[in-house]
Amino acid sequence: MFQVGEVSRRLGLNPQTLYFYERIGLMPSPKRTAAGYRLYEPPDLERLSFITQAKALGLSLDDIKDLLMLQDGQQLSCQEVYDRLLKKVQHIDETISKLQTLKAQLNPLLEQCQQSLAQTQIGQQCVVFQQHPLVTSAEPLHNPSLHNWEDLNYDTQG
Amino acid sequence: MFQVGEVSRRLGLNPQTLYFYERIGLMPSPKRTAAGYRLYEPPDLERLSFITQAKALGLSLDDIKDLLMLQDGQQLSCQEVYDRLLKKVQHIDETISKLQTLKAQLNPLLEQCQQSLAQTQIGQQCVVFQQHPLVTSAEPLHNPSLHNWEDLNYDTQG
DNA sequence: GTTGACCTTATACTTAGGTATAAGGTGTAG
DNA sequence: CTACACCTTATACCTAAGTATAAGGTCAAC
Repeated sequence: MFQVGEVSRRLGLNPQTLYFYERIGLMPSPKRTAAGYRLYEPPDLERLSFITQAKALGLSLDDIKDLLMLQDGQQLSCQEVYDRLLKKVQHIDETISKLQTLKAQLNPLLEQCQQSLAQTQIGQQCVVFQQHPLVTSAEPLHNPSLHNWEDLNYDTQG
Repeated sequence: MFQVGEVSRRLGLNPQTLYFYERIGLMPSPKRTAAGYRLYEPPDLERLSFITQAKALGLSLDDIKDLLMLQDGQQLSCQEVYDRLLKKVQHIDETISKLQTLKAQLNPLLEQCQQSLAQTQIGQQCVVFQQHPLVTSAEPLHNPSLHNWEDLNYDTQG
């Protein structure tokens, strides 16, 4: 029987994360002391351990919730885990592909900048963002030929 | 001189996006009609066109704001653009590398699942999430040997 | 009793880039 | 005048996964 602080230290989680998991239904409410303090039992800790492992494998909390619901009713299906991990791997492949496409588009612009730098003095007007003619037509000005960056949820600041 | 609706159609932006860009300081406030309607002039549209192009190249709005501040004072420096695009490409490389590492970790687990499925009936307890022994020690239970998924800001649902 | 560590609940906030909603005002054609 | 399209501002909301903050209550050592 462990209280929140002990559990959070053992699992490397923030106590608030434990409350959060309970709030979103990922964890059932554990027993309580007379004072209202949570008392986690070993199966609770096993469940939390499962959660942290699945997170490390890239499963979302929603995925994990699904799997845990399956487990609650019966033995955890290897097929279900396989399906979700396969989906993750496929999504990794897609993202890599998109990133490579985008990089392939950026590299010529980089080279263009480099050439421009080599030929002119520092401070020269950049050629990458071509100046459009004064807008006199109804033609949309956005450039759809560039890969749509917004397809990637991807932290540019790392 | 164009009003919000016209500008948004020409640039493929939502009118609310125009208000948003002004609110966050990315766009200076354009002129107004006597009724308070915005009137965008060609240099305004050029600025917005620059913004949409830079976004398509993967620059964040903060990056774009920086560049535009440079441009406001003088000619846009090719060096500044090059630096930012290079940083983007480097970040793409890092993310691809991390994704490949994660994939390399997931594949053996997938194979393990596959073997387990081949050898046993559907519904067999999954072996990927090994059952931990009952928690009797102060040893943290999280598994730091797996790649830290949270380093990647990466949409798992696509 | 006091103090400090720990526990509780509820809610706001973080990140980036919007976007929806609400409550108005304006312009023009019929 | 009416109706509808368009404009305005302000604020809430969205995404996922926490995390910070506030305002308490509890426990045990001194």
